[in-house]
Amino acid sequence: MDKSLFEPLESKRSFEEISSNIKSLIFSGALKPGDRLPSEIELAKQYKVGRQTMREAFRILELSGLLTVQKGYGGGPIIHDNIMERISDMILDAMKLEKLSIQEFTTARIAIEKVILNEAFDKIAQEDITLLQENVAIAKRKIKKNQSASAENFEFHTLMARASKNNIFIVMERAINAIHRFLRRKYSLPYNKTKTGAKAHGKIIEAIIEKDRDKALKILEKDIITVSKSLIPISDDSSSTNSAKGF
Amino acid sequence: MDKSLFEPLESKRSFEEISSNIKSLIFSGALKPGDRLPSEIELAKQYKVGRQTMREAFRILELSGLLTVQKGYGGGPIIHDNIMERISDMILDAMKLEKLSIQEFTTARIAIEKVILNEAFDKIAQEDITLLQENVAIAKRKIKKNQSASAENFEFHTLMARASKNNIFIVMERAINAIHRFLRRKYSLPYNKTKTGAKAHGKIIEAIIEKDRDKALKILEKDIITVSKSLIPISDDSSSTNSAKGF
DNA sequence: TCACATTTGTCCGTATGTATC
DNA sequence: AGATACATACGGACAAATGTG
Repeated sequence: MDKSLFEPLESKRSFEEISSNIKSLIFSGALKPGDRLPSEIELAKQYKVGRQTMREAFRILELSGLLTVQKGYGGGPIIHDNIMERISDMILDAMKLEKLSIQEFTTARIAIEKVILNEAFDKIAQEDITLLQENVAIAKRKIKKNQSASAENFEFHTLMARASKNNIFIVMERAINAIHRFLRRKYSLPYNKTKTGAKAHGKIIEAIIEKDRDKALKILEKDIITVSKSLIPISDDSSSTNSAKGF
Repeated sequence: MDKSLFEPLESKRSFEEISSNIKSLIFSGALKPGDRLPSEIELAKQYKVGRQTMREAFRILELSGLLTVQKGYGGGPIIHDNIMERISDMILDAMKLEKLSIQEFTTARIAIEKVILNEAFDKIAQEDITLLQENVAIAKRKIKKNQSASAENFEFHTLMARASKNNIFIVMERAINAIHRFLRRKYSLPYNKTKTGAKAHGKIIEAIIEKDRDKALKILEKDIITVSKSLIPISDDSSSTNSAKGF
């Protein structure tokens, strides 16, 4: 008999039951980003719990990146998709705790982006190619005008993920992008290598059109390695609000 | 001038100040996993806030994977390192928010697991091989006794991710595993093909020992395809705890 | 088995701050 | 400026869980 049939029956706290109830309403599509929930007091009444319980349920949903709360008249809890930001925040926490290194992230990034490109190579449509070409054209124009094209360089990878036509890859790319942005903001070298980026991206598109898979993959890998060299390891300044004076 | 230098000055709520205070104590090393914090009431007194505020701060730390709370005598808040599990939970949430098809999932799973195996192939140590072998041995024993070995079959992939020595892959594997379980609950055939799984896993280990990378990858791919065939859309009962009648 | 202490879980009442009308 | 509808926060109380003697 399969032991895992008998689930752990974890005596959930009621704020957890409420938060996972609302969560499943979100996953099922019954609640969508932008939807307003009733106020704390009102929802607490409807779930027949106290306000504190309701509030703790809201805290969970906030931290899960699914809800924001606005104060004041006309405010209240609003469904909101913030999940990628939350994930990258947690990744940063993990890096601070030395559970993760930039090296590991880069290794994983190269592997995942190659997988995405490989998949996109098979599934890509003409419109996707057009979008990618426009992206590179805009990037090059900006560089000529001495502007930063880093937004376009990020966007390139997003477009590539879309071309794979697979939502899992799109989610993963979003996560990688969010983490990368975060790392860049905090730990990047003073100037950006956006020029080499746009160039490499143009060549990747060419390789796709020529149906030269290996060439495309090689250029991508080289590009990512170049970019990742502009990230420096996290220093242990422990940042943040407070000195360690107990409590 | 860099706009992001001027930080948003978000008027933090007091439970947020407290939670980030405790967080920075953890990052600085002043608090380590296993350390007990004073009770809710005691800490609330020390921070000069109400108990409700203190509790909401604890909820944040729980969701950040940094704290657990135990009820009863001798219980209380305990620093706890759960962060990687929380990250994969959140990736799982992000994937659940997209409506994934089984086709999409399988495609992504094949690609990701191949990446992991490929990485593990280079980084694997003797102990990892031993663990994998034990896993397969247990699975085969269970199958002989006509028991389900599906727990072991899932575990095999987890062990492989560990062998890659990259925490990002471990987290991703956990998310993929969770999605797989989730889909199995929704759409699984009445009986499991655990037998072919254990066999394939044994062969993968052999291929790794023989240093035959392509062979290992091919067996893996075939195994995943076999498993995915046991996933078929049954009906569109839209699942889940709750009928969508609001709250 | 039984009381007892400790700590979280939950509820209620009330007061204050804040954003919109 | 004033009223309104929210979240935020405090304090007191009791229930439930958990370990000890």
